[in-house]
Amino acid sequence: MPEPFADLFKESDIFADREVLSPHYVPEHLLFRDRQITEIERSLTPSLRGERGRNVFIYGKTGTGKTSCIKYVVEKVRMLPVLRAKISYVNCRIYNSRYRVLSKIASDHMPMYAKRGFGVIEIYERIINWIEEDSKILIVVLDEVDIIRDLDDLIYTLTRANSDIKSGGITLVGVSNKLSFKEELDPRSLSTLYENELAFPSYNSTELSSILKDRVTRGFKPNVVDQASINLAAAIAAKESGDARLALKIMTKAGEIAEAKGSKAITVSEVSTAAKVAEEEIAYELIGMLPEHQRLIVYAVALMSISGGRYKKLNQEDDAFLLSGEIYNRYVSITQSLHKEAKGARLYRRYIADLEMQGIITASGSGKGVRGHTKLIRLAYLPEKIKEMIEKSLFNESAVEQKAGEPAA
DNA sequence: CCTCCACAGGAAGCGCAGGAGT
DNA sequence: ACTCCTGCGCTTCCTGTGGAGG
Repeated sequence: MPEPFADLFKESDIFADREVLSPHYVPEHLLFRDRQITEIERSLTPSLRGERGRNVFIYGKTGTGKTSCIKYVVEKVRMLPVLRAKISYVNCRIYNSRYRVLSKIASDHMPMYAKRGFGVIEIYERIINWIEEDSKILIVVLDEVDIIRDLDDLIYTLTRANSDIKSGGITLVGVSNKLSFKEELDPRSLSTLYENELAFPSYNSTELSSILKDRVTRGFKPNVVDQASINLAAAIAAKESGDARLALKIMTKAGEIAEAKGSKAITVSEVSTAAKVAEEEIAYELIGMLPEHQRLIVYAVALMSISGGRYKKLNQEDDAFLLSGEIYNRYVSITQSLHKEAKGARLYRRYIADLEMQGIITASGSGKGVRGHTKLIRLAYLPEKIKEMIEKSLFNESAVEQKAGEPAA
């Protein structure tokens, strides 16, 4: 085995700045999003003048630049010499309940509230007092807002806050990639959140090409990537979903493959290999972040998809669906064989809903179902790969546990 | 037609962890 | 050190829904 980390210190022939290629990187120029950016700014500018702005709701698929645009505007606002406008950027994947969001807001601006132990009401009152102190305008950005469990409560609390506050106010910016999200919302929350609506369309192949080109010129060394490779990566990503993140991932992966081969340039062949790997990796990252039992459920789904199980086919379509109840039974037997206690059926249904929201499985509702009222579930990725991944992660975890059991150094 | 089955998803309640107040 | 709160994950209980079968 080569010396570990040796590559880290060796300068790359391929990459100039990997940071530029990361999906979290916010470039100083966002292409094809001028309209959206001015729209966001227009909604927020009243806040900057000390009036309450309009709430904005932003939606669009993953990798259409929603988060980047928001972060871009947020940074711009932070740079402005306006003291009274304050911003909280909340990633709802982490802060996924009313309580967590509120304490995130509080700890953003009042460091002594970083700790736990305060009740909702107390935090709420603190925030209100803080806003009233000098008529602040608070802009709260809720990224991936659909993940919040008790969103209706949160929105109610925040709008309620607005009427409680004598001077100053709160402006909400909601971001979601779930298009159907609108229908699931309580009508009252809907009307508050959707004061202003903004769609982010998927990128087409030519747009993706330009975006890639922009990043590539700074992320890679000169003459490493040719136009043909860029076009191919863009075309693949556009065909898949119009996801800029996927396009970037493909390019990065292609770079890694070229680097491993020791070649000094990326060709179309690396790109097409990378495209296959990239999607698996996205799935792997998603699943790797899952709590144990949700992962086991995905594992059960994967196993049953492979073995064929007792799935039912729906109107001669190729896609076979699994029945929710049978997946649960399988999940229970898996946990038993691992000598672990299975979670209850109710919680399992909640997990299924979570997994669906994360796009790991697709579940079609009752409709003209096989049975009265059930969910028809299908894995969003190749079951063989998923099975492999989860087995590996389970193995890794037990290895970690063994290490933890070793005497401490 | 009615009843039963198999499931969805809401509501309530439980024990636990962990901070605050005393 | 203790009691009092609170949120959180989870279970228990419940009502609703629609096809299968009598």
